[in-house]
Amino acid sequence: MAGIDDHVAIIGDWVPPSPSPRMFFSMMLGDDVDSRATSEPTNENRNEGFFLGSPEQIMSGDTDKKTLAGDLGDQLTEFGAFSDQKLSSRGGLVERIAARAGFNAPRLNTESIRSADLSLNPDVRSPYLTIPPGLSPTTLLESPVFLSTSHAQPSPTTGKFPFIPNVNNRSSMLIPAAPDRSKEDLFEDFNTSSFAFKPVAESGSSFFNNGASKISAATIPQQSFPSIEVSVQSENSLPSQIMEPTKVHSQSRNTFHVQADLSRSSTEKDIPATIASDPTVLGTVGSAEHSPPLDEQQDEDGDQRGGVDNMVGGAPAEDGYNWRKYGQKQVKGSEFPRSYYKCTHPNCQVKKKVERSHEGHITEIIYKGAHNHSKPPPNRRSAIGSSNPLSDMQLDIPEQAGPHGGDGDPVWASTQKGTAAGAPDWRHDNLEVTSSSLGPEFCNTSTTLQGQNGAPFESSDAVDASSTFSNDEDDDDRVTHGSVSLGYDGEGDESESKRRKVEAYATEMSGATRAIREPRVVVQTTSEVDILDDGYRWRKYGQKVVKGNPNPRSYYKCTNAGCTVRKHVERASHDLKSVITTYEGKHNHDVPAARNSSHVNSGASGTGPAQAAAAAAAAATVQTHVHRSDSSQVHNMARFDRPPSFGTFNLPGRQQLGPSHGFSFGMNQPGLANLGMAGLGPTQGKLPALPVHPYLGQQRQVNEMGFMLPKGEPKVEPMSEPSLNLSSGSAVYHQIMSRLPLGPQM
DNA sequence: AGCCTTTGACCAGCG
DNA sequence: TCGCTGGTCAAAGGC
Repeated sequence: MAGIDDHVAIIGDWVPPSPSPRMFFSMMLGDDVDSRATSEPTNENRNEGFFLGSPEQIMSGDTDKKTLAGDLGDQLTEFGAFSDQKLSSRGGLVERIAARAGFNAPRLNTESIRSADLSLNPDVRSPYLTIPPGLSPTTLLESPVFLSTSHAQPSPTTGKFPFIPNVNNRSSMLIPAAPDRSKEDLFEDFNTSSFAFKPVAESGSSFFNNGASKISAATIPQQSFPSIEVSVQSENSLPSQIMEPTKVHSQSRNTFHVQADLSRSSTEKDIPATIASDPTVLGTVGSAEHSPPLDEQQDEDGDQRGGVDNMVGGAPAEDGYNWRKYGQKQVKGSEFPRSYYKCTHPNCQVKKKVERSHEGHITEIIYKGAHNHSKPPPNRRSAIGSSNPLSDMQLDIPEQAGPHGGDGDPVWASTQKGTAAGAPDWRHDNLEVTSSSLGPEFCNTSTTLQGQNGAPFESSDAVDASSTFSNDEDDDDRVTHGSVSLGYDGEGDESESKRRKVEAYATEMSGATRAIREPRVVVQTTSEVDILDDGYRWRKYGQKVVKGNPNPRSYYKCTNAGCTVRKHVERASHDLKSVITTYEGKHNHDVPAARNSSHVNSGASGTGPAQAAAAAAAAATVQTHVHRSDSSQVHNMARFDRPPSFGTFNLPGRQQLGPSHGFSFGMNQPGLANLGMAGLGPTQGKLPALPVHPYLGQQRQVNEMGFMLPKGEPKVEPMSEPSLNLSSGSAVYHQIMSRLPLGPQM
């Protein structure tokens, strides 16, 4: 990497905060405590001190030890001494890493930085930070963090930077999370409170920019130094020890992460906490390999392995996203099985492969693609899935352009990194450092939300670490112009304002839409095969016997990427001949072409004629009734949602001149494969248009079939009406959905 | 009720 | 064409 003379890997130990983290923090920052105090949450258990210690230590090198010691030593004398054993161990690890990386890796002397309370926290793991090759120690060392406060650039750690009240508690770096905070929250913070170091060419002093502190881009001088991305993550058992990703952008776009395993209590979640949020930046993370300290420490503290094991069998990675495991394989050449995960977000195609040791340690994580959504709120993760309003809102953002975005065939990040233009492959063993040029995979949302001209991120939770690494032109400009604004935290004057606006909007949107469910359409047929063969491809993800029906209900999701539609199919308890299919969600794509392979379509859905017929029906329907320019995309209704309130409407065999509550279809009749809508005579041919948009008129008809549907949900009820063919189930659904009024997306 | 994990089987690409 | 391999599917059960 041009401009980087020294490659250094530093593994530093630092300790948990003392019982008086604030004091510790105060010492670290000097006298600027008051301002910070304003942002300090009321939670007294916060351990903000810890983190602050880390950056300094991180950046510390041999030449800096003295400085560090000089600056902090006195103030840190109260901290206890690390055991020589650990230090020794670290040194060995450092050497090993250095050997791997092929560069000198001075070891940080952290003897002076330790807490007397360490003994009080036997579970505390020493965090580690590894700075991969390419990271100039001088750059780091010259960070204001290591400068006396008189020389320091405004930054949270130097104390020169005024702390903004933590309105959102997102700046874990500044306002570390309370120990009792959920891990999700911690990682949320972790990902949203990144800060950046930026070297200053002329002075040689680094410019410590904290996105959270929002040093405005304007204040950041142009610089020719290659910047780096340092993703630091803590696996320490102490929540407060989780660090924010430290990122520094480079003009050369060659950035890399430094993944620090800060404790052996590493759980899978910890690792991707940084990476997952921006997997494209750090395509692969080999925690186990790249973080010898982890193992090392395990060896040292075997009695605490339980902390490590907490990830065994647990979530693939609590990186803030929800994942569904869809496979596991023993891969040749890998000692450990590889698990395959997909992001459960409807429109997100991100996948990841995780290899973990038998003990549960992650040995490698490879991300594929980029999240086009923000991390779901902690309390909604893994529960809401497709109904994340915020995410949905963001989904309206056009798919990320780029080789890996959207419909492209994204390759696994590990592959990408190697092909990044001019980007060295920073991978050493399983430690991979990738170029930010992988940007195309970056969060779309960030692209949208990012302020221009270097404006810091403005979205809060909508912006994750990945957002900070966008590689598009805008980002490029931003970086080139010296506007760091990397990690978001949105604490800034202008940026804060913008961010709040964004958040407010997001909140508003989510609040407004949260209560609104996806439109649900119930279709009943006598032919299960037919209804399943609706032309779309479904993946069965569950089966359940529900009350009131002895027949199991099968759950399906549309396999089309980005499609949120789900359905469940069950036989009607009152009529075993009938199958009730309930669609939920909105078709955003067209009927896929018929495929010969039956394996694609889960369930009994077929392929071939029936499917083609359904597709044709759907197409015909769309062409006729879609209320939008993109009429060919039945599934695109996702963009056009209904208003918050709407009644069910009836499309019974009887004609309607206006919308009604009931929207019924008779679908048991053969012969109307494509346009089996009751009431639509042959003369109406393929265009079973509704006289009036169901949503536009007064509701007249009430569901007479007595089907139970959620209030306000349109439904298609079984009708005894002849002339409807269930094979056109999709068409029916299309019909129904296409009549849904356009509106804000849910 | 809905979603997830497990795990064997299937599929496609490649040599 | 076959075997190998990685990736994915999907039934069943669990949470």
